[in-house]
Amino acid sequence: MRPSKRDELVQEALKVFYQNGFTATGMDLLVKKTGISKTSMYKHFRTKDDLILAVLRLRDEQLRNWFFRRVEELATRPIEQVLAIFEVLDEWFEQPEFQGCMFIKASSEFQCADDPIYSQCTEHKKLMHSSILKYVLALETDGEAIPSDVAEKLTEQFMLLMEGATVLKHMGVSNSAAQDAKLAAVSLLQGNGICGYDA
Amino acid sequence: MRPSKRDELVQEALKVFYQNGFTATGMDLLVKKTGISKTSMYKHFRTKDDLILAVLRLRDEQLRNWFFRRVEELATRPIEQVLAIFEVLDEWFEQPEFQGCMFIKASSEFQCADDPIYSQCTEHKKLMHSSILKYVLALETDGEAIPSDVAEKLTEQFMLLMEGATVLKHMGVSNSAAQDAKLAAVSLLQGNGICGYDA
DNA sequence: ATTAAAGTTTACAGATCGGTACATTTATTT
DNA sequence: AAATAAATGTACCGATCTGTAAACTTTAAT
Repeated sequence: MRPSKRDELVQEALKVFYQNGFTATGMDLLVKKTGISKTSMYKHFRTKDDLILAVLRLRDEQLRNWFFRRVEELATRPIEQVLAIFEVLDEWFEQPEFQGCMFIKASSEFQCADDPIYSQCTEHKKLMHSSILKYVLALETDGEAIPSDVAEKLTEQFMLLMEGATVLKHMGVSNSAAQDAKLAAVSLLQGNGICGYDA
Repeated sequence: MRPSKRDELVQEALKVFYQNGFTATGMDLLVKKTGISKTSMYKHFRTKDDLILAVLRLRDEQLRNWFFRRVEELATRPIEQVLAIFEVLDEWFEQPEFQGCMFIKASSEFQCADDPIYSQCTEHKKLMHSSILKYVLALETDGEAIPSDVAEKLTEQFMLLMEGATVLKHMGVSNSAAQDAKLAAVSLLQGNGICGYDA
């Protein structure tokens, strides 16, 4: 019933923080960009950090939902789904608003291990990891289920490739980062006896 | 002859920025931490950004020098040097002061493409890339020199693994990130016919 | 010893920071 | 229509921000 000023604020704040940085964005700028009064903001969130936490919560939900929905739109067989991960990564990079990973950036600004913002960034990455693990566990090698320790290792390696690609793309070092990562992933799969041909 | 207050300032500022973030660190904090007066600082550097640029210049030099010196201390044969890269990465992660990559963090705070700080971060990564490429180009496959396009592709993939490991280690997601990356690198080498046994 | 450079302290400017008080207006509910 | 909740504008707090001015002290070279 209520589209809620609160949700509107979080959504708009996400954009501003994403493009502008967390520390560099003052509450007054948020007022200007969202048209929402500062008094209202502080009625919904006790502190700026609380607002940032809400923003990260929304981002985590948005990104993971979108990401894995796209993966499953692109492929149904496990091996293809694993490779689709890197296709979706590429789609993300090619979005005009792409400005790197919000969680990597947030954890760069809030490095203290006991900062709840830092913890939430860690949590997001762990959730990504466990979602990817599900696809990897569905893989087969010689018609047999993949050993779980191999799946775990592969997932970790895919995460390395994904995070690396995200960083290098954001830093303007590589513009084929996602495709490079995909090729590496194919190599790693082949190295573990998963060739992708046949079912 | 002069240990120079300027160098002293840059060195101390590096530590503070590294632990505390760039935007979050005010000049007054630098005064407190370095014991150098603000007037002196602004006599050496026109702006805070100029100081940050000098800090990043120092960091780039420090890190690259240390990194590749260590690689060559650990190994002489090209194949071993390539793998040593990931050992040195691990050494870096295990240093008590490790707080992630300063350039990834700086480019998170200064995202604007035409910001000289951003450019300098990009430059650092490109220099890392080209140093690694030299080791990869020295590899042999079946006694023959590695094709340069393969070397280029492998180097890019190693960069992905390194950056990914740095991020995941810094975010507290993985504590075996460098070793995981090394295993992936071995796989990628094998996948390109470089097995590491025999000369 | 003189001089000039380099560093210092203190104080300040003007803007912005996160956050609040208060009185007012707009919506929603009964 | 009355009552209640939600959002508003404005003005402000004290602290901090980057950066500067001016006068003083240390250092080093001639």
